[in-house]
Amino acid sequence: MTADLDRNVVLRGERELVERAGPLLAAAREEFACAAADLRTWALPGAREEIVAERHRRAPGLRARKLYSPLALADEESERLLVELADRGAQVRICRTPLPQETILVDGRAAVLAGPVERGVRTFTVVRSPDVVRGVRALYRAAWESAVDLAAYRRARPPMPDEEGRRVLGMLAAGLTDEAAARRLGVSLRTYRRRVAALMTLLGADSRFQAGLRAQQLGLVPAQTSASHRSGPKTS
Amino acid sequence: MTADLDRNVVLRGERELVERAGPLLAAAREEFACAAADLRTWALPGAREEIVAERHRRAPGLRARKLYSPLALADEESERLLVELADRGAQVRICRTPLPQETILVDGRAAVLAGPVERGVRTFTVVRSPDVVRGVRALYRAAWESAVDLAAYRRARPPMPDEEGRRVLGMLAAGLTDEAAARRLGVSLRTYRRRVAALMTLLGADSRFQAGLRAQQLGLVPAQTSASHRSGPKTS
DNA sequence: GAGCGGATGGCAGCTTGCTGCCATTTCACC
DNA sequence: GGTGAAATGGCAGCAAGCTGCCATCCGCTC
Repeated sequence: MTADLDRNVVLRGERELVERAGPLLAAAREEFACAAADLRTWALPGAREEIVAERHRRAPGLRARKLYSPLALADEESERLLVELADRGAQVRICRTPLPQETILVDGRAAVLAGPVERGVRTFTVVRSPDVVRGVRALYRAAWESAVDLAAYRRARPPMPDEEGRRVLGMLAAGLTDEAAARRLGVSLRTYRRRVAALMTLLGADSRFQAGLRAQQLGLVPAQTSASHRSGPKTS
Repeated sequence: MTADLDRNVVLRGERELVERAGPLLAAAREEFACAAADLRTWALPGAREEIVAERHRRAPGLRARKLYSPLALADEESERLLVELADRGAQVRICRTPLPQETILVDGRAAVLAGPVERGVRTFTVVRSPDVVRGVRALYRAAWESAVDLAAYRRARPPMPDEEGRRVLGMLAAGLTDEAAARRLGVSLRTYRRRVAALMTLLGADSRFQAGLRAQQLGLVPAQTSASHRSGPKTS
């Protein structure tokens, strides 16, 4: 890599990434952090073990930070690998909101940004300008802080209501009485209440207030619905 | 600016920003977007009017996007200026979560990142590498999407419960009955219910579920409390 | 068609939530 | 101390929420 920090280096394909950025990735001493949608990004084919081993040799106490989207847990094999990573000492977090940018950060002095796949080739840009690296780190940190630890994520994997449950959520979010909601949905009051009870169990809530907290926290209610409230607080 | 897109350009101070990046900012044809904590960043002293006028001349229909943190509304003068900006056609949004990076985006081909103030001088880095610009744009878009339109933000300025109200929120979040909560707070049931009713009015909610949604949405409940639920859904 | 399991709906009984009313207490001000 | 406004607490009456029980219906399988 050139000595000019303000010149970004564009790498084409995984092979070039390994060859030219491999040493950079292996040389991390204080910080190694990556963000990826799934395990395919930053797979570093053919060189991964080497780079990881080298990094461990140089910085034995360094704990890598790995930020993934829920897609990384889409299949059991990927999930097993993530658990393994965490078991080996990496800090693994799941970011519920979509990751806007797949990134690697090294020691606060370099960032690697993954571009999209075009004609089967993916480009990666190595950036070392201090302000740009600082900016990318700030954005990474924001995502990291809002992410959930892998273990906690797996333990509290968001419950997913079925179609019926989602309809009930809509009625609850609208602030209707059970009777009005049941009429709206074309079911009896008893049935509606059964569904509310099932939803409460699903959300692990003891009260409707608590259920509302949980539903919003888990993003189970469309943004418009949760924003619809009366015109505002009265001035008291 | 050099013809080499992969060379980032570091500008020292506002004056250099105006002189060397001014033409870039004035030349925006399809996109002009900025993110700032408050109105001081990107003030472009002495040249603002000119740059804005030039941009209007070249791209009469271009609507600038301006993303600010709630700090931008901290005083009435700033608020007035923001309203004026919006009245003149800019899209102004308020991002409730802290802005990790103050940025300007021009036409999807350039980004300007603001560094911190050091020894009274602030540096700005102009970036044109396509992948980096793309990455910064993605991050900007994420923040933009989660931000609230200025008018909506002002209309729905988050209500702030007083100390009593926050205590009531804690009890509600814990899922207690009113009787148990009142006992806990050392007030009568009637008084507790009065406070719950006041909180519901403040939140503009018709039901406790709706109040829970709103409270969580507005970030009025500490993260630990809202995360505390029973061990999980039973497997049915 | 018969049988079975699950879902639905009506009803009853109970608990919890909501609010008006009134007496009393508290607090701030003169 | 006196006064007035606001807050508190007890009570009653009512609405809303919760769940068990049982009869009936529905969908699926043989």
